[in-house]
Amino acid sequence: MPELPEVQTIVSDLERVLPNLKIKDVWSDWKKIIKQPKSFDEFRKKLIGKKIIKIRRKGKNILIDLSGDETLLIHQKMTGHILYGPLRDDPYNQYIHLLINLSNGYSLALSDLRKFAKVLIWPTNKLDELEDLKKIGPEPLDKNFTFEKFKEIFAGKKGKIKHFLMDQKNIAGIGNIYADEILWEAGAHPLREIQKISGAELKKIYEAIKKVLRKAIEAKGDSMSDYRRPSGEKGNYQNMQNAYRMTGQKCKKKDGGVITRVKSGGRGTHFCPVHQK
DNA sequence: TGCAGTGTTGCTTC
DNA sequence: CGAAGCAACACTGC
Repeated sequence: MPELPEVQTIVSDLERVLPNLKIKDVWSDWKKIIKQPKSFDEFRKKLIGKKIIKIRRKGKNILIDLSGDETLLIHQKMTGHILYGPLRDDPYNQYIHLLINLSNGYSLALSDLRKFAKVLIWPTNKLDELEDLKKIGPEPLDKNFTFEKFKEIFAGKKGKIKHFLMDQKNIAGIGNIYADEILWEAGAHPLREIQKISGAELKKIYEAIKKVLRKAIEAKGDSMSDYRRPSGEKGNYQNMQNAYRMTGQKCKKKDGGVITRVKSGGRGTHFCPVHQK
């Protein structure tokens, strides 16, 4: 599930511990999650001996820059978890499918119940060429992401506002949880047609994107479901949720509304029918 | 017991 | 071309 705030928390946590460690060995029992290079042997050989330089993020992708101008990219998709600790001899997590053993005796692991995660190695200076990253829209918390810019992206688009927010080509990092939370905050109905949204309403949505994502990063992510930090600790945003998975509960705006759940594009969508118009 | 629902993405189909 | 559906996989909860 990790969305922008969760991935940001993971990246900040890792940036504190990983730089300057060296990769000793690599193990996997599900080689299909490794997309590049083609064979696991090559993947392993490329990583062994490399030093970790820097941890970054693009949208929901984690980028680990290594010595030798290589970058390890990890996308956790639905149920991927990044773990860091003395995991080498600790088979407690049956869903760990990739283990990277480090020079301090600890390991970086990717656990993934549904095995949707994606891992690849790519030259750092050629990351721009990766289709996966090229398509991703602007970072919503970047200072370049102005209201003008948001309006530009919005112009001429069709369809429903929630779908627009979740489309990574438009804005990076928003998924099902934060789309519901942002629209609750902005008072906009998730199924509203884009073309019928006024400038003033758009401004509210823009403000809500920044507000909700900032608050969620401060809370270290949302552990309503199974998200955990690399240390195994939970985030706190699940205690602050207003819409997502609050079906049947009174709206916190105290407007008499009850959070309703509908299905849109196959995804659960939660909103207050009173103040979200 | 059994089947709908689950955070994502990208491919297929119409 | 765009929109919608579904596959990738495995578990939880009603």
